[in-house]
Amino acid sequence: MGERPGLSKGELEVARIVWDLKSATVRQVHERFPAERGVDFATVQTYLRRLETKGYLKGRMEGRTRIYSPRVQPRTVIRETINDLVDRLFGGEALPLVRHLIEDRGISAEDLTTLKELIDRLEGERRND
Amino acid sequence: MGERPGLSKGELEVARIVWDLKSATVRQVHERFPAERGVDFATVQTYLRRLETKGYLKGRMEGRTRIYSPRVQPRTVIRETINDLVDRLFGGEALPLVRHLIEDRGISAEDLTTLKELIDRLEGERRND
DNA sequence: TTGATCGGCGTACGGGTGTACGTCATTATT
DNA sequence: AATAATGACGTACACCCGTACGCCGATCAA
Repeated sequence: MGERPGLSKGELEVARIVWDLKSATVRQVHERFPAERGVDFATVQTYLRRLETKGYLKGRMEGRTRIYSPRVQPRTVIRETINDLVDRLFGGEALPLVRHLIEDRGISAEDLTTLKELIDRLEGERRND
Repeated sequence: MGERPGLSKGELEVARIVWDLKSATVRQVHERFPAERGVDFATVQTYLRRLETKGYLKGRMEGRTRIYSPRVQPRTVIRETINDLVDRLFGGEALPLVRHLIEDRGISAEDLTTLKELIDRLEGERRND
């Protein structure tokens, strides 16, 4: 399907904000942007424009304001991004990455519990195949 | 500490090969490169040169062949890369990424078992803090 | 009404990135 | 000896990316 051009890190970040908001103007995205980074309004505008050009967002005019919304499912983009990362950084194996995340990142006790439940559920599902 | 310039995806991929081999020539890296991508020897050479310039690899001459080896620990680079990804794509939360990996990627039954052990061990360690 | 603000749109520009060619010297092959 | 392969190194070049300025028209505030 859609062989869109890939997204850069910055573009990805902007896209995520739009996904979160479901639909957003330049200003809204700009406001949600990590303030300490002090990025210009016009910069965000350029990001959004490019995301539309690349086919990841669609934009429509409402009055004299442009509203951007997702054209590609976040899940899809995330999957592609992670796949790429896993391929390049771990030769295609997901487990090392999971291991790294669990060991090296702050995963809270509750999260660990959640995780175990998740795994149990998955194992259950598989037994029923 | 070392505020090295960041690595691109391609550079990361090449670096990983060197980490795996511990130490490698251009040709060795080129051979390990996913063949279907058909990338040129000279391209790999450029990658390695840049990785050295950026401070991620060190190179020494052995005879008339250059040998590259890591100058920065893989673990460090991986951590930085993942942190960046998690920040931009999941607003800094690691769990959603783990969830995605477990649900959306092929994780085998054995892997799931391994994972559970890992979690149990971690929980054990934490109780003893 | 007139200045300030908002927002779209076109444009820019330096540095990064992917990809590679060409040159020159050193081996290896025939 | 003549030729092919190897490898370092310099150079190139188009496209991408981060970052933004400037102009213009619409709208808001005084």
